Amino acid sequence: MRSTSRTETFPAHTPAASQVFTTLLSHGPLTRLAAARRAGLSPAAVTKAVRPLIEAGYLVEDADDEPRAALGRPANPVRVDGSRALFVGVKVTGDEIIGVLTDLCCRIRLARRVPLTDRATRAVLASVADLVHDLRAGADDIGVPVLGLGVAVSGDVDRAEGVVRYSPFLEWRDVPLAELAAMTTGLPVTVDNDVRALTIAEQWFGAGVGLSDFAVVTVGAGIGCGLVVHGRVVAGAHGVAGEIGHVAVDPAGPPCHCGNRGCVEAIAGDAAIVARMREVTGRKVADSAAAVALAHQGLPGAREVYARAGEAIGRGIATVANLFGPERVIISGEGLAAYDLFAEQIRDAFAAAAFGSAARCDVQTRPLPFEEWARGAAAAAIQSFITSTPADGSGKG
Amino acid sequence: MRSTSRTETFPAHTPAASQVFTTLLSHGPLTRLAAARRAGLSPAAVTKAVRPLIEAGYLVEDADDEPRAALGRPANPVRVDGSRALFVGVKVTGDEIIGVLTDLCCRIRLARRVPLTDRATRAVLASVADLVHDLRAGADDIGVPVLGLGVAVSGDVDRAEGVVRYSPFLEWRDVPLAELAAMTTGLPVTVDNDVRALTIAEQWFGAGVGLSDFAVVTVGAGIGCGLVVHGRVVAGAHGVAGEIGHVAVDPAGPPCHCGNRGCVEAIAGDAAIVARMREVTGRKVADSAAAVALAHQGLPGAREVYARAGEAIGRGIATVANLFGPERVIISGEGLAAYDLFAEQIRDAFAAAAFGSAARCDVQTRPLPFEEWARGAAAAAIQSFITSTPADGSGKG
DNA sequence: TTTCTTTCATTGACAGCGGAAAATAATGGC
DNA sequence: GCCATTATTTTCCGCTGTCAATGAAAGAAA
Repeated sequence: MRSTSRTETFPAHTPAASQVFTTLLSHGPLTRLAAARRAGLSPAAVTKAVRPLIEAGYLVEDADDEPRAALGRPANPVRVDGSRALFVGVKVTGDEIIGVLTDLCCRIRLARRVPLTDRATRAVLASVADLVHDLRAGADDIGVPVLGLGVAVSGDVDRAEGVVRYSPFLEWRDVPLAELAAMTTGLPVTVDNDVRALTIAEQWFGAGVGLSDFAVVTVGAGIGCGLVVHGRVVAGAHGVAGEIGHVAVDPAGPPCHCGNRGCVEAIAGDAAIVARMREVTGRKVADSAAAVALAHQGLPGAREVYARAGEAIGRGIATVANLFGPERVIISGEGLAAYDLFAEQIRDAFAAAAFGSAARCDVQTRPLPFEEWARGAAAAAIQSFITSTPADGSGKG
Repeated sequence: MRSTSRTETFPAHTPAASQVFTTLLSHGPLTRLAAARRAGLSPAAVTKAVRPLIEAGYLVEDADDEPRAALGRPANPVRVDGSRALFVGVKVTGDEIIGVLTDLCCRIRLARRVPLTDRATRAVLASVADLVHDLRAGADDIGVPVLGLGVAVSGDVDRAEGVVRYSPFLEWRDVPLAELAAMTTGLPVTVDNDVRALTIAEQWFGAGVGLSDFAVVTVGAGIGCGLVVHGRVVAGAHGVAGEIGHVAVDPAGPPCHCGNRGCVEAIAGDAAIVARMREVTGRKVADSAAAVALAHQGLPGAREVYARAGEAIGRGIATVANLFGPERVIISGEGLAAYDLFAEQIRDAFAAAAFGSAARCDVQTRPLPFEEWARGAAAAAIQSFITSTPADGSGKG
């Protein structure tokens, strides 16, 4: 079922070419001169790197829009042609699959969600294949190829091998997801941890652009953290890193499913908040939306639940800042729906617990839609594509 | 006072040469072939890289010791000639200056300590200059040049600029220490944070050899942490990282001078242990040695003080492991004198608080002598030396 | 209109790095 | 002495990115 002819590979084989391309991806249209300065190369190198990429259609010279103010030969900005290629990103959660179709600039063209009823590998693969098929069909961009599929899964994922080592939510162990999904979809597949994928998207297209050290903290069902150090996403020696959710901020706190007490997640995770809200208010609380509603109603004690969650998150972030000294921390995730309820506590707890210069770290919030997770998966796929070597991508064999 | 003629520079101008040299530094004598494999280069590249380094005397071919067992042309191992150059490393604490003279392999040749009575910049500089002079005079290696001085200071240090931004123990702010010390000693000076310097030494010569992700945790007056991620020491966006000492492990714990409660340092730092020991036993406790003695005597409650400290350290290490996923954590520092008193608690608390794969992290202890800190400073100086470019080291000008 | 100035982009020569493969070296076994 | 075997060196060679010079496209000045 190899409908997509042979696999297309990216014609950037030198470090300079890759660097120029990623610079243009992140920093929008740029003249060759400006790109050279940003990438630390000579203008000549940029000219040479850009040519084959323009010929292959990945870059285009911008039509000269604005009347230039400056003297001299008008600049000729170059940008990535988003419409040159499409990618599919899929995020698999325990009860839902979210998929997006993005262009090469990782702009979302289409988004779809389907519920997940069966977590067996086979069933998930079938759902993913359907979703991918839908998204590809839904794109009316005739002639624009879909060049890759990214799949984001929470848990312990070995991206290089394309294997999900362990995913608690899906109850998977050692599933060679990349290989399986490649067979069912016919696309090159990249599998990565969900938070890491989101971090890649932030690094290239979001609030992490241009930073070599930053962290992404996600607040929702779990509390996750993606780290970028020395300009690279941290994967950890054993494939796991950023487990901020199980940083203990209060040894006297509630027990966590990990066996400890007072983990950030056991205080500020969705389930913890809902449970605590039930306890405090004595009412039925169906889900976190209900919990937010109760707090907004001003029910006695309800706001305190969020205050406590905010404090836990703020302490967790301070811990990250103390250890890494990131330039910025980006807070995101579905849990941000309640942001107004704990923003103050996050900031206060962070300021109190951040030591010395760590407090100079810029803490931002980005209320990213849930599709952003899937977009992260697409970003991982884009990354795989543009770093693919002709050797490893060869369809012949 | 430029007695040391013109500054010597290191003749490794290509990435391959640097890589070969550091490989040989860390991995002892190696045949060219073995070095090539380890450094990921071709044998030809190693031959080419090695030649100028042998000519300049930094590398030597080992005399063939052991009778080779194998067939074929005998291997010709190459190693760094430690006696080619000397370096001085100095660690400045609040009340003492520790200095060592090391060779190019960072082996300690001489060590000296002098008390520090006056923390004013001028006085410290004078003491450092005296100490350096002593060490240079004490070396009977006539003709072996001293090629650099490393100074390690706790606190916020900008190594690139050679400036101590803020050192609480010395009460310094924005002291251009590298420049000042270079003037008084006539040597090229590298200034770095003390824990980072120690981490460099471990990375090249200690338990971090060959690892791309590990952490060094020091236990003593303060609790510090040096991190290596992606093979590089983490400095943090604002020059501060690894502040494990102020990770809060117990919000109900004792107040810390940083303004929080239950910081690792407020429970397991020397001062905290001594204070708590006084409180618990009701006796006079002069210093941490006395506290250790009391615990060894089995005084009621004394061991619990250490147990609590061990638990705090173990939790702190687990936090580091959860966030980074290092391959190994190396515990060191003067506080290890009491290691038998809290080893068990460290391991237990780590195992309990490390989440998932983070628990696979190897936790080692290295009872490093106090001179090891100064040796770290020397390692930083060696690093500066071998990465020095002819452009920046030019004496002409 | 022509020429100059300014700035961006391109070109071609070039130095140098590191790799591949062949040649050379050094040893033990026969 | 010759061969097999392994280590090292040599000899190209491709390739990358820089340098310095040149070209191109405007507005400004004459």
